[in-house]
Amino acid sequence: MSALREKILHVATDLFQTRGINSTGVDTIVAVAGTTKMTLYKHFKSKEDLILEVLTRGHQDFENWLNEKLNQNTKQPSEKLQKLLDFIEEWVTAPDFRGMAFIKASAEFPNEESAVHKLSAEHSKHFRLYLANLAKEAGIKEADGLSLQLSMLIEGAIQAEQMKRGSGAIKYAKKAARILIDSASKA
Amino acid sequence: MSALREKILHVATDLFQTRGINSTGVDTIVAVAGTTKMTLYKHFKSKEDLILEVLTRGHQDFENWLNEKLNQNTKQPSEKLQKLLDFIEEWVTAPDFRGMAFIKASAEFPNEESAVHKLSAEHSKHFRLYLANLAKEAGIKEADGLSLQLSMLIEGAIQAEQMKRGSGAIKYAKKAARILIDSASKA
DNA sequence: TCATTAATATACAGACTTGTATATATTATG
DNA sequence: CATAATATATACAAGTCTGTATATTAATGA
Repeated sequence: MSALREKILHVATDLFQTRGINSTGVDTIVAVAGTTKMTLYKHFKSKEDLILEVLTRGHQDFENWLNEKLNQNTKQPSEKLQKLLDFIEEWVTAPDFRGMAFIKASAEFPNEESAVHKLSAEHSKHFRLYLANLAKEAGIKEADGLSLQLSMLIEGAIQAEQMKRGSGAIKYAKKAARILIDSASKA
Repeated sequence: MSALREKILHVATDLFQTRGINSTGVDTIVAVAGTTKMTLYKHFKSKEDLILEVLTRGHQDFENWLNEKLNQNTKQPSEKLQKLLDFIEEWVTAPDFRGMAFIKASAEFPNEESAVHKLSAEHSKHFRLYLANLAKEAGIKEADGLSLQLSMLIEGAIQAEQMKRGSGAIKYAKKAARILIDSASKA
């Protein structure tokens, strides 16, 4: 609703990804967003609150984007799984790609009791379930196993791209995904 | 050489993994190690210096451990690639497993110019080359491609295990690795 | 126009951070 | 035993961090 609130979320998202969450102070966020700390703390009750909302938004945006891509470019359910990695590639190779939020967040908040870690784990699980659903709709028997394999492959590819931009890892991830999907389809 | 130096390295390794690097102050490290800040700064010129050595040691220890495991349990080069994932599983499911150091470090230091990020990228690359060497020795043509795929799979599995202990992801990573190795062996 | 809401400017408390300065005590080696 | 290296205790500088208190200004709605 509030434009400033959105601006803060947007700036925080960017800074968290490019500089790290713990390394980004609220002072930096409000300075870049062109506002003050008072305003930030009126919209978010704490920095942790802001982090949690940044993560939630980022995850929603990603899944919405992926969903639209899949719906617009495929007709049959079985196609979706095949084309999945193409869109992941598009996402990963985009110039403004800065990694997957929940992967980084879980690394910065390794304590399993931490609210940030818990939410990251939830997003990770949610993404896996999303993939499992695609696999099920494609009529694959061991949908859970395949979705777990694909999520590992995708998260590994993201990791590689995060480590070094333009690594080209995603090309081989695509090939691997094709082989794994093929193998699971025959089973 | 110095026992205290080793103790500091050991404690820092543990705290960095369980609490995060940026969230662990030098005061905490020396307190747990049972020494003082003066001693720490006599052995390491800065916290960054300590981080870099912790990363280097961790990476060396991991590769040494893996190497010994492979040499002790296999005879022919082709076996090594097959058994690789068994030892990764052993490593990942060990009670004291706390994740792969360079993955977390690169997340906490996303800036590609950072010394910590650079070293993490180097370790990541080194691990990939290690896998590529195993693949080459096993007589696989597209050794670089397969090693990249296996490294993504392994890093994804580590990610999954880091996110939630006892996730069981490694079981499916093993199956996927077998399929990918098979496929690359036939090519 | 008046009252309410939203945003700003500024200052600060209190805790934490890395790194150093100083002085003392312990240990190892000649 | 005495000299030199190593470790300790303590304090502190100078900066960062989150979060709040206070007071002022701008925008909004009745």
